[in-house]
Amino acid sequence: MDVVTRFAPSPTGYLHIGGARTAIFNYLFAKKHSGKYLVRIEDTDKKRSSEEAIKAIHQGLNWLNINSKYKIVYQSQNFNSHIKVAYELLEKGFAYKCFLKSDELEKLRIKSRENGIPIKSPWRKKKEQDEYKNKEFVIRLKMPSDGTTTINDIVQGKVTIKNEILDDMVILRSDNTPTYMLSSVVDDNDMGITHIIRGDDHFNNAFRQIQIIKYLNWNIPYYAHIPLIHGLDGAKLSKRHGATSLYDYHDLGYTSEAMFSYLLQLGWSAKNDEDYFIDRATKLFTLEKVNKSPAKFDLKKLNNINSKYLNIMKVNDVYKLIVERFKLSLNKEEQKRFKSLLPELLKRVKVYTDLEDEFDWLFQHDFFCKDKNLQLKLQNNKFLLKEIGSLLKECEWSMENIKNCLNQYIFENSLTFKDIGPMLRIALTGKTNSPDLVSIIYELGCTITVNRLNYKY
RNA sequence: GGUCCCUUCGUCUAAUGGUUAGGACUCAGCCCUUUCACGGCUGCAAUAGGGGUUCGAAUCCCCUAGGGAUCACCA
Repeated sequence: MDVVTRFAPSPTGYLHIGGARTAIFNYLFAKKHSGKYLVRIEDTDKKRSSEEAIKAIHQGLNWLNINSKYKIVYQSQNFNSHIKVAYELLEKGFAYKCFLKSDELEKLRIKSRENGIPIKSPWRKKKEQDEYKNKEFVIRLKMPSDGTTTINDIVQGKVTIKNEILDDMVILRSDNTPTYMLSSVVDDNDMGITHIIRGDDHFNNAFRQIQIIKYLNWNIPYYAHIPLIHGLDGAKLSKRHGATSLYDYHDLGYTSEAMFSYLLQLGWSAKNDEDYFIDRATKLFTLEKVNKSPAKFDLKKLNNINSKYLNIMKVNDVYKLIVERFKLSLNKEEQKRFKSLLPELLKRVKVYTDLEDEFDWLFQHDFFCKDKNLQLKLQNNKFLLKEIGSLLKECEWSMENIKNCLNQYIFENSLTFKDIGPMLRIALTGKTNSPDLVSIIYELGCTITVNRLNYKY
């Protein structure tokens, strides 16, 4: 079978983390089976849909590199075919016009809640009366009232429900627009979707939507309802757990690869950590290995994965990311300095935006330490710094020679590296910790180094 | 409340009736070391509770508890 999957977000806001993971699963599953992965924007509710939201969704998908390479489907453009199906169901007697007014409906809703049974519209049995001919109506699907429906969900397993709990859902609104329940089914059929992979919050819908498919004699797709993502406290993921918008993580300095990898291992398990790498995952992914229980979003783990990726990525790629983000314009010398020091710098951060703190000493020409307490230390060691400065001034510039130069000073003055290291570090970087001093001195170059060592505090 | 689903270290998870219940993250300690990191090593830490079935249960069955989803002219 040729696999066709789809990611079908509704454009009512940004692309959130759960949606992104659903997209990843759809993408991976199609890729694994050399099938098609499609994206469909579910904008049946025009009031709640927006252009910005659509843009945000594409932005998120593009960032993760999982946008569809096929034409994006906009559900609202298929309205006519949805409406046609609604009337087809009506004609065949699988649906009926319901003239219930909203207050009448509200009364029924309260009653049905008390009885624990779905709303029964009196219009299911009634014949259309003349007096209602010109009144507003909705079209409801006639759900089977007895028997059971079973779905063999790839993730959730075999689940059976009694048909009596199914309500006669609205498939066409009074303004003649189709509801999601209808549109989704019709589009899935038109698009030839073979596997519906979506959030677990849609599981109940599957039992209702499948009735439409049966009435129309269409092919029933495979279902895979994946569990939702929760916050660390087990509650539904929300703002107070941190960012819920996928793209916020881009802004925070996470890499696309790390995000992909983390989202993937939230619910899907592989044999080795390496299997979560995109390339391997596209070969290994199976829906059968998706867990049934919801996973909790843990920023610490994301941080760990992100720093791993930061350190295995090509230096040039990370470099580009940072330069672009901070709009750095660096000369040749600064570029070389940054790239050389970058691997060491990256070992110290979780997100690449944290590197911003290093820009001052890395690129500022007239850099000096601004911390008052540290300045005091430099003042007390003025002589030492000056001496080392003059030694370095005479040094023929190479890592080897700089090292020898420092060692010579230590030896001649009966010191250890600990006696000069901290001072040099503060003078050169304004901080008490940094990468290896010899590399820093080498990359900063003779002039800058000596200037900083001689700065008058 | 009705219906459905879920429950292995704090977190992500492995273990298709027989394992000292494994790994990763976090945390703690040690080693490496010019600092901070990286890395290496060690450690803390789990089968929600109770009943069955079985020679043997994290695994199969039942009950209880906790959590979640859903119950729209939203998707």
